[in-house]
Amino acid sequence: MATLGDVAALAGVSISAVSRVLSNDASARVSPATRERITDAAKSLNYRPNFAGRALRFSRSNVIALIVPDLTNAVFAELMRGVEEGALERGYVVLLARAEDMQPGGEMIDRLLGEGRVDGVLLQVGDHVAQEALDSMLEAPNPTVLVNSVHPGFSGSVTLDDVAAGRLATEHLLGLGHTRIALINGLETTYTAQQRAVGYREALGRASAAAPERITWHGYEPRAGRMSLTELMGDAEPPTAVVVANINSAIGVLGEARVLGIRVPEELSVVAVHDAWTAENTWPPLTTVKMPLYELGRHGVDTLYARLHGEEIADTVVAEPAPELRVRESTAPPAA
Amino acid sequence: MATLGDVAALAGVSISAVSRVLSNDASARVSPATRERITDAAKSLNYRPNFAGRALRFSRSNVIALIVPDLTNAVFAELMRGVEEGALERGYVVLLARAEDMQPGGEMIDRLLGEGRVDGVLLQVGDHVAQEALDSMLEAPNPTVLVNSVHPGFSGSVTLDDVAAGRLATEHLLGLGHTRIALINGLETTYTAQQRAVGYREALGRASAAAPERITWHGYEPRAGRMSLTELMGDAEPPTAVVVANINSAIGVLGEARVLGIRVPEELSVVAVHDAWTAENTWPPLTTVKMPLYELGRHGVDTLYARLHGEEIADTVVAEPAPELRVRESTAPPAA
DNA sequence: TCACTTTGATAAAACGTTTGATCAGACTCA
DNA sequence: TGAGTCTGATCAAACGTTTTATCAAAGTGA
Repeated sequence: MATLGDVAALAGVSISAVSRVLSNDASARVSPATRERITDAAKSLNYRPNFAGRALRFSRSNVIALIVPDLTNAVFAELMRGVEEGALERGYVVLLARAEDMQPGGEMIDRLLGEGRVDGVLLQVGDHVAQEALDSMLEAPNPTVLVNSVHPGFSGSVTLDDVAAGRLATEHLLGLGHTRIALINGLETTYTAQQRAVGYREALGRASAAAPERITWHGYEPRAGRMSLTELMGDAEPPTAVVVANINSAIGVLGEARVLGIRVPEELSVVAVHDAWTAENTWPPLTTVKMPLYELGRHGVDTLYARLHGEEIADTVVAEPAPELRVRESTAPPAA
Repeated sequence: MATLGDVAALAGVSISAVSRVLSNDASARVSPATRERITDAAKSLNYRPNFAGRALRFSRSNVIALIVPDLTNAVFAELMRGVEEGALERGYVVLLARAEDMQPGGEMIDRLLGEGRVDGVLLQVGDHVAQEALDSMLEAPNPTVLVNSVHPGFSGSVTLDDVAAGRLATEHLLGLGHTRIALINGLETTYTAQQRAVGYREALGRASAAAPERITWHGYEPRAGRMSLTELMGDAEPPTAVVVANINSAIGVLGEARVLGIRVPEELSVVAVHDAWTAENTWPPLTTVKMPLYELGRHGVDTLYARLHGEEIADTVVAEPAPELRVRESTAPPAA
């Protein structure tokens, strides 16, 4: 923990000289000889600028917070990777926090956002974040960018092309010959769920065959998937295929199908939105739509960076690379 | 972003007075009247002490880093929860980092550990962390506590009772009547894998029936599980049951069993170490040994806290609550 | 009344960094 | 030679906190 003073003492110069040299101040006038003494001294003491000193001086911490609903969720892993790599390149450190810790009255919001710890916030809103908590996060003074979600009256969202995802998954099933296709969706209040429903309807509408619409809105967790499947199978004419709006929910669907004695894909085709390592390890392996989550993370950082530097930012959709169908073994033509 | 100065100005007192009152300085002599003026002013300005100012003053950031091999891994989710809650109670904020970012030559180590950003480090060493990277993390000046792992010559580890876990899982299978029980383990270099093997052997040794030992050491990932099962099924006398040292690996085992046409649990019983939400959503649902990962996290924070306050700390094992068998549907008596 | 203590408050330094202002000495040019 | 410019470096202030030392006024006891 050597300081500028230590380096200066060793090199026999003033603190300012050291600071100028080590921060590559272009306007600094310092002779080659002293410059070398300084860099040598810094190296031998293994000098690193003190974080708190800088933060105080600049009133900027070079830390951004990434708040996600659930760290466990494999879907977020790619997002986090994108955020971390983008942040690293721009000189930021990422402070990861769980949304459930962000209680409106709780200490976490103040601690994280109110003490100047973080310069900005990337916020991925989960299904189960209370409106109140969201409000108190958005009204905090920290520049914020919403990732994978939108909020009425809030500008600065980065989202995926969920319409395309819903459409692509549905078209895959239509292409296999299915006509009774249900959508097992997230909560109706969620923006991503609404968008995926739009895509689903678009695909159904385009289909020449009469394909009735059937949607459940129970959420993105395994349990929600189980509940939805049970509900759908109680229909007079149950679906022969389902689009599941989330891979975790789809895992629940597969489990419940076993319980109900429904064979996948022979009796029921399942395609899920989002790809993760889990998809290869279910039985049967899940057909999915891979979304550019890594790029979403990177773009989120870029957008936050722009906002931190005073630029006006608009809502954007990360459409590159486009959602991509990964056909595995959970989808097949309907039984004759 | 009100400062002490702002509050002082509003209350018409000095900065020192404000600091004393707001930090509950017991030795402070200040009249009730001014005390009230100060607290009122602070409240109306929504004052929060600036993080950087404090960090500079105390040369302490009140941040601890938690470095884990893989954020996606559901096994770590409980650990993280324990760490975060423990940290919160002790007034610390958790900075989560991925071990793979900690490259020896890379910038991340310096950035995180060398700039005074974090007071201490909780380090969960993964299978695939290079020895070199581990060394450079341990030689950093930050007080460090190893979680769920040990390192030769390093004192300050908090681990689980992996021997008991291995024993418990094996005894469950023995109790069902199995005699050909294999252990699908982690890498041989890993401490946890070695411990689980010890427990496995203990259980086999105690069994009256002749139960030969059979172990694979391919790692904790799904792919390792798949590889191990294929290998075991090539044996002259393949096992009728397997202890899988990790739940993620066990998911791979289940998948590979489907591919090989082996029915679980009729032809092969599977029990895994560690419980997670995924266990309930495999087919069949996985019998597991639940380990006290939450408590491990909390204890890790406690230990680090002690080390930060200059106390000598020894290696400890978190044995409470004890590993607990969760019988689901992946285990059954051997076929007659 | 004088010496002394108590009360209630403030001044100032320090943590480590950056940067505008300053300064001494050497050089340039008329 | 004297005025001005350039060079190479240092001084000092500021960011927001905490805390030791200081201080004025009021109270206490003989």
